[in-house]
Amino acid sequence: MSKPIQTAIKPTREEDYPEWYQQVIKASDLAEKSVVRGCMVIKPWGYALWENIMRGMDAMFKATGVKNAYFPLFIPLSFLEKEAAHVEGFAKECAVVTHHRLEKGPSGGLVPAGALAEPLVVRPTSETIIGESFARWISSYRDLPVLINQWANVMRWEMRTRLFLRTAEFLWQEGHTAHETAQEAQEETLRMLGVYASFAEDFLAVPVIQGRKTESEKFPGADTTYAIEAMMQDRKALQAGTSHNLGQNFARAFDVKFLGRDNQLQHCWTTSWGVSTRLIGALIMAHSDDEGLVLPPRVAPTLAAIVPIFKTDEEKERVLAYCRELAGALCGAERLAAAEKRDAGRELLTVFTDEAACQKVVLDMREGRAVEKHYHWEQRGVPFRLEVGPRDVDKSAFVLKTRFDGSKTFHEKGCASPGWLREQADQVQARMLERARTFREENTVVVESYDEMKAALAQGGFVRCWFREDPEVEARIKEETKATVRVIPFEQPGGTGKCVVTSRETSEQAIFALAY
RNA sequence: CGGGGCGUAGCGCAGCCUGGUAGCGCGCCUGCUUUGGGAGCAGGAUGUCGGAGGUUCAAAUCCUCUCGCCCCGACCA
Repeated sequence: MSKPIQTAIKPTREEDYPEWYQQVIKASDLAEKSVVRGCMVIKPWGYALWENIMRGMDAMFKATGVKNAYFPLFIPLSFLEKEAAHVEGFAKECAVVTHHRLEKGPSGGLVPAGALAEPLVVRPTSETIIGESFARWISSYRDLPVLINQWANVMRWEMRTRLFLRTAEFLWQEGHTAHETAQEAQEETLRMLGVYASFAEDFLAVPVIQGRKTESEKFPGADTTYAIEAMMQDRKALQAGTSHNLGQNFARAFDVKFLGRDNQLQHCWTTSWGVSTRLIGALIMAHSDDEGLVLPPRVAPTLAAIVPIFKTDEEKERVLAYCRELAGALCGAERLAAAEKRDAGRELLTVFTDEAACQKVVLDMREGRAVEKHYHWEQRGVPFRLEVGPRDVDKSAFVLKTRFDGSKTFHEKGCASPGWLREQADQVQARMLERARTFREENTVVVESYDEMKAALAQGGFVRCWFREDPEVEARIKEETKATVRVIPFEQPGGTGKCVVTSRETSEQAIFALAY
């Protein structure tokens, strides 16, 4: 009598991880591939998630004194040429605008006309155009620091793309700051890396390792790049955010100078830091399962879905009335009243639990079988489902299904309250982080030799070892194992050891892994 | 940018070799039965066969050109 095991997502993670990833995105309705090569359409559910990420992170930026601004999409070609390493890094993936008009061509179609005197590059990142502004804004140490962030789209003409992880156009934020001293710039670089780490862990429930990138992995034009690195369920690494100490490189290229306290004209010290919609990819791959998306409560656009179950009209009336009461208990009577007014006649009743965080409880009154609705919300990763049938109404109870662990618990209706819901959410949030952290720890090994390292990398996961930084050695390791140094963690055991590849003395351990 | 593949209904595909009424599955629509974990029956709608040219009485099918996409390699938040 046992039913064949059927998962919502086919193939499963086990069977074909990359394909599973695509299918989760499709099933959860987050995004789809656009007709435009390499670009994606972020659908309302996916965008709501991004909005929650923006909201949470933006507040954290502002708490450190950063202000938002906006710079042009187009960058004069000559700007990009000013910093040698920067050009080198981005030249191969730039979209270039050369014309400003369309005319009817000989065959009836439209052809570009009106060639620009200087081509414009669609920003792959904005250090250059912001550098130009900073040069005009800053003249004295009294103008410093300048702490700017912009939420924007950028374009990098990628060869191979994957939704959220690597698309030609993507959404991100880029922070750009200018400082009086090297030390302040360094502090800022690390402060923002810390913000990213907190956000990843507190909001996304994705544990990350903070550390420094090697020379060969750093941002084109930076002195030093720092990153937060996360482990996905296939045990590959994903760089989830970066923060760069740009030294005086861009200040020199764009002549960003200030008159110092010593009355000497000198170049600023600048930083830049960013996270992108890739965070959504991290979220998906860190938590989701073979039934679909799993969202951490803190960023889930809908916190809970109430699914009524009934057969007869009489039952329907009783159950729906009961569900409304439940929604009112969870969200508050005023909010329920506001929702009833706004959504009158609609099949979904959306009640806010927290307008500021844009979180909602949904009562799903659509026609159709209850099971279909369960799957609907399950695939979309909604953290909680409250299932209510006639039997629950009779007992004045409800069934709570928790998305992340699939658990099913019974509750008295009387316990439903805003505080109770928040409590449930906080618990799940904490347990999701804990589960992800445990997974990462279980898949991290410390190795003592290159042979051990190769064996460990073949198994997957993070490999930690003494490593003396050397681009040639890194290239060789990549050649032989496909793995790269993900990060040189801030957390070090102390003391020294012998590099696993070269046996040279070193004070640093590195983390190697296959990466996205 | 090198090597391979694919364009036929919203999605996934068959048909092409050997030219002759445009097909299947899923989804969608309508109705009834269902409804506490992936429903059943009945009926229905949907196509410039990627585009252009050619061969032919006749082209999804053969020929030429073209466009787009996907996969595999070097680079990447």
